[in-house]
Amino acid sequence: MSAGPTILHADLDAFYASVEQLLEPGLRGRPVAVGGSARGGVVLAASYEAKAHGVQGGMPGWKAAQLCPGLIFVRGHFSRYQPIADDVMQILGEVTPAVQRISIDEAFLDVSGATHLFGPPGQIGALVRRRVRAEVGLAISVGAARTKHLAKIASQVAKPDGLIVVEPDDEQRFLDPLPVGLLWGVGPVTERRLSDLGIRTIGELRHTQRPVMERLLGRAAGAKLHSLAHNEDPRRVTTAVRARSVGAQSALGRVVATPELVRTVLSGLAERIAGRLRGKGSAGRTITVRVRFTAMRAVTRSHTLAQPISSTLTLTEIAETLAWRAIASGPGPGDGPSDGSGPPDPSGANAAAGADTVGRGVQITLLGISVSNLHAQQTIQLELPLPPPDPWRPGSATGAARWALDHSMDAVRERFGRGAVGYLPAALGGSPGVPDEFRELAERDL
DNA sequence: TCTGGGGTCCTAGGACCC
DNA sequence: TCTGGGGTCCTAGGACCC
Repeated sequence: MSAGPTILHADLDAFYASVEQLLEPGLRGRPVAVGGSARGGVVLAASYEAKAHGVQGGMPGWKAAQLCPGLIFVRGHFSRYQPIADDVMQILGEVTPAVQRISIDEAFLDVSGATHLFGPPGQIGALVRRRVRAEVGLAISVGAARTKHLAKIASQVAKPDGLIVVEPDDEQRFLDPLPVGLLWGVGPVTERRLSDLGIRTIGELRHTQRPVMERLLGRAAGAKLHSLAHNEDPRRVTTAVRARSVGAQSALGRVVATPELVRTVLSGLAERIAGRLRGKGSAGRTITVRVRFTAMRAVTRSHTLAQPISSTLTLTEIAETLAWRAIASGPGPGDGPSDGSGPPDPSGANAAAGADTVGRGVQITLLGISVSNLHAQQTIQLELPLPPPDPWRPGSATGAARWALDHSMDAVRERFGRGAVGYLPAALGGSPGVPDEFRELAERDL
């Protein structure tokens, strides 16, 4: 006899939009979009009333307004989301300590040790849903099954505001008619590739040979999908692991990459990232810069240092050089720069290399920086990579001076909040980005 | 009227080492 | 004379998830 359905997946329904409806009763029962507007921006979350019209998170605001006449755009109470979600997680933690939170609004629970207190998994799921509704005021859907993968699918099928328990004997019957897109790891691209082979349901996928799937999707993805379709999922509920990278990005609309713009945007991003690294006592060796051109064409350039860094100015300088390398390479095959000229400075170590790209007026739509290869960094000694092993020799300030500057700014921010001080000469005017509170929410370690 | 921001993981080629 | 095999790291790109 196999184990019972002791894994629960609990997932708050349309979380951001539901919080807005909770805070503002006039919004209840009405189509709500958090973020964006009918004129621009993107929708970050949609209420079920809006989803019924096809509105989805990530959708441009104008398109959402078009799909759903009468859609109400709200700016969002971002500072309220984290504490409310934490209250829900608190309730889950009172059912079992084996809670693995995987995002702000969802978690896995292993309830195998809780059944003697609260009854079988189905009853525990119902209890959780009752308590969250009564104590927080939100709908949470729950799936219960033998594996995480199955429990997650069950909660998605249960939405909105539902509970589904998949008994071990029913697993295949439950899975087979469902669309492949419900499988973890099957996004739009894979879904289309499978659909081209006539594979639309999990049952159809189950009858596809593993080599076929590996040829179609690559070795790892194909093997993984094959095992998921065959309902094999060895993952256990575990505690979260440490972050592997820290990054930030900023969508810019459509702008010409001038030295001033690039420097301003990158120093703002570097400041946020480096501050977060220092706050975690961390530093990274690999710096990756992403530049997006029009038509969503994106290019990345990266560099790995011998020593990890967390200094704002050092990160800014490296990012600037990498960004100009990416810009000089252009948007790639198809519509790149026609003159075929590379970076003017072959060493690539001079940030001014991009200056003559300006004349060509390269248009970009996004700049991003990510720091990976993270290492713990507790002491000032480790913080001083002198002499610099790379071409990225600090200019005027020494490593020690940078360390002191960073840490005094961290201290001021600690007391007076972000925005109190910064390296930025001026804020970017008219940036179409998302509110700072949303960034801070996304940055949170769960 | 084109598409936010935070991440993870995989692939493939090349460099380099033993 | 003309080329083995395995491992690790780096870089660039891409799919995917919330």
